[in-house]
Amino acid sequence: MQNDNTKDTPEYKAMADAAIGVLDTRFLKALTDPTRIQLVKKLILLGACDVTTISGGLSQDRSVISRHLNILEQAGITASRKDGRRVIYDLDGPYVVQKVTLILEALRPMADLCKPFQAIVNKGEVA
Amino acid sequence: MQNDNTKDTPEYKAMADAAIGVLDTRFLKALTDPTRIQLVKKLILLGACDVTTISGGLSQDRSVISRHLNILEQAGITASRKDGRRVIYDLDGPYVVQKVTLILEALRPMADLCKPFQAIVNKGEVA
DNA sequence: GCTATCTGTGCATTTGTGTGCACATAAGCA
DNA sequence: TGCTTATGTGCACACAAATGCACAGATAGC
Repeated sequence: MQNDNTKDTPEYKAMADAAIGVLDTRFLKALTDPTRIQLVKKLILLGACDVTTISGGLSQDRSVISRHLNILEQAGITASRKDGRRVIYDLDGPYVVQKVTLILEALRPMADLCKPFQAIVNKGEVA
Repeated sequence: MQNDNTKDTPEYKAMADAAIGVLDTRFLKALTDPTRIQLVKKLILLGACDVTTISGGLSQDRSVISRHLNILEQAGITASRKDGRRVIYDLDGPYVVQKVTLILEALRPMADLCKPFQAIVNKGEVA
């Protein structure tokens, strides 16, 4: 055993639960594929756009791009609208920023409370 | 074509490049596995700890936990020290928070500039 | 020296993910 | 009614990732 249970407090338990709760696997996984990141970049530059246009210049097949856009949509990163026979995709910037903001807020206490290999010198004691 | 190239400005290009540059695949991938997330939670609650103790209660083999800890370390999320025959792992909270902060700062402009399916009503024009 | 403990790695297996092709569906157009 | 275009899906395949077992290297203690 390396620890002295000094971290067995409501403060750390709350931080742990918050971290677990905010680490949305579906959202994070959507951002781990290089092709999907390229799609995010393209949507920033192009704005709302149909699948064929988004696929332009990319090496992957159009069906592959369609699947990636679906994954991004299920993660909340993109939204889609039907326009005739086309389907227009667009970034949901506010949602993305909100999501990352929530992650940061949940993890922020770690900056002070989870310094690596640092003895706990609080609780009114002076090292 | 759905767009009118109104977004072909240095502002959007900079945001696109910033988004691509900050989306560290190795860092994000490390946080997409349920087992690794559990390890983060355990390290929050236990503090600096050796591999065997961290593996306690988890269904996976010790060797699997060892590999996951290595992945977390390569992503900068954990750090390790050798203590005799044990290897102590601990969270690098400041690095994690800094990383997420950089991501948020890079993506924050999207909240205003990438609202889904919203016509651009800036540039001094009034809708 | 020997033995026990801790850790990481090689190997094989299983599962998950990305990809491309062919095809079905839907919508516009002549 | 055909014909074309746009999109998504079923299927098979390739590759990466997670897992467990067995074992080797390192270290502590006898």
